[in-house]
Amino acid sequence: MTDVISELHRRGLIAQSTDEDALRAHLASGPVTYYCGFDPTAPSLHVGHLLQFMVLRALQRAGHQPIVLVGGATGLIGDPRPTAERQLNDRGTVAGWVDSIRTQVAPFLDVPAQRDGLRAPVYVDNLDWTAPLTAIDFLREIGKHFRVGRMLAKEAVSARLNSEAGISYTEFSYQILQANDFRELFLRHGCTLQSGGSDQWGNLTAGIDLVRRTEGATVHALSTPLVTKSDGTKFGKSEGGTVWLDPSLTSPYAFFQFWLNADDADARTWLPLFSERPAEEIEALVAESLERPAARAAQRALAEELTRLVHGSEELRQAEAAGRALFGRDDLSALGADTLGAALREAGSVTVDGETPSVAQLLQLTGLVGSLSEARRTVKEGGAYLNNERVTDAEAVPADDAWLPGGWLVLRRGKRAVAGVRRGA
RNA sequence: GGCGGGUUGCCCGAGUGGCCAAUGGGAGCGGACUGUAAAUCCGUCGGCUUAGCCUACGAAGGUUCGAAUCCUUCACCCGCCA
Repeated sequence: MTDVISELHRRGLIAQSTDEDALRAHLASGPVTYYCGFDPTAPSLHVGHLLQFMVLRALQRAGHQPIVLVGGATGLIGDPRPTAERQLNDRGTVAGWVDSIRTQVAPFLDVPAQRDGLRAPVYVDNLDWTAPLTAIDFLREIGKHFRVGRMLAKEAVSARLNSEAGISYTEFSYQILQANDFRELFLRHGCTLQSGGSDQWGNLTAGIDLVRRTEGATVHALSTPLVTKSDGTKFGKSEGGTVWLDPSLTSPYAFFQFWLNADDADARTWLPLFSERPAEEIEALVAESLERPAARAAQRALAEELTRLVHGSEELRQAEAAGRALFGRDDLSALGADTLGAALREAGSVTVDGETPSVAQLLQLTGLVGSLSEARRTVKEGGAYLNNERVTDAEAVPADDAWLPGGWLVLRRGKRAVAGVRRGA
């Protein structure tokens, strides 16, 4: 059996780590308690966060003890972004996000714990130890260990100091809070390893330094690489914006489609990062993708594996079926009310009561377009379809016989954007 | 503190009184080609009750029949000199 570090390397999940030999030895010496933090900056985590769970899961599988930290405190302060100061969110909002993120994490670590007898994750919120901290204690007990020179040298800070935006004292202090988290977890749970994105490296090392200074102990850190796309755009966005893990923000269908639509080159590089299949299977899939790209074996593998992981087998089945139904280009009425209804609910749908609106209005209602003008434009460009037939008149109202079994209309914009319209009571 | 330059649509960037919802490029969107890819080509790209109207060129006033374009004040940014 190979050690976790080798596995993580093989999958390309390690961008940087502290003394690797020491870390290997540490992990080999027995169960290690490790953590990764997630700040509540939005109501849900998104696909970008998945990479962190890949690391957490690999370590858990290797018998180590995970801690998931939700940043109820750090989320109130804001990790400095390279471009500009963050807008502070109010406390109630952040507290709500903490709760939703906390529940969202369950499939990643709790399920393997129950199913495979692995160590169950411990959940913590840094607000628990940060809120009671008084300004005096903070400055005397913690602040004293931080040299401003070193804090200024961190990339996150220096980038901002050199920019127009500058940096507030609030965000400047962020690294101290995160460093203190590591120290608290070391003291409370014996936590000796923190993982995070490569943009977190400065914060990770701040924690290591603080633990060494205050406790005289050596702790470790691992960072994951930034996931990139071959076209240079940001990973984790699709037509509809951010790809969230919360099914109410990004449907399992849209989530599945996000992976399925990945660029060939991207799919091949993402495969080892996001797939937990054995190395040989990954290699085979990559080879398959190179040989017959049209089959999209790599994309399919990612879509299936991750949709199952995030949303479960049943949702995966439905997302797949929906895709097949909606992209089949077959006669839609042959599908049957159940299949059609399930597919459209996955894709997104609206219900209309009374008078049937025009095609243009329906396009807007379903969110397929942003405005009526855009709807008319889309029709003019030949990009609007009703039940797989191109629409030529934006103001036309779907005829009574257009309604498919179950009271559905299938509206499509372009090749990929589909939505259902359901006839109301 | 003094002098000069700038602020235009999602981004970059033209435009110095009417032909400007505003040239061009990028992003986005649609079409063709394909594989629900990429590249390429074509089209489109503020909103609406769409042959018309409304809102828009840092903000607020003003001149004019008419202003992104002229004037005044304010805000911010960038140079040069102190």
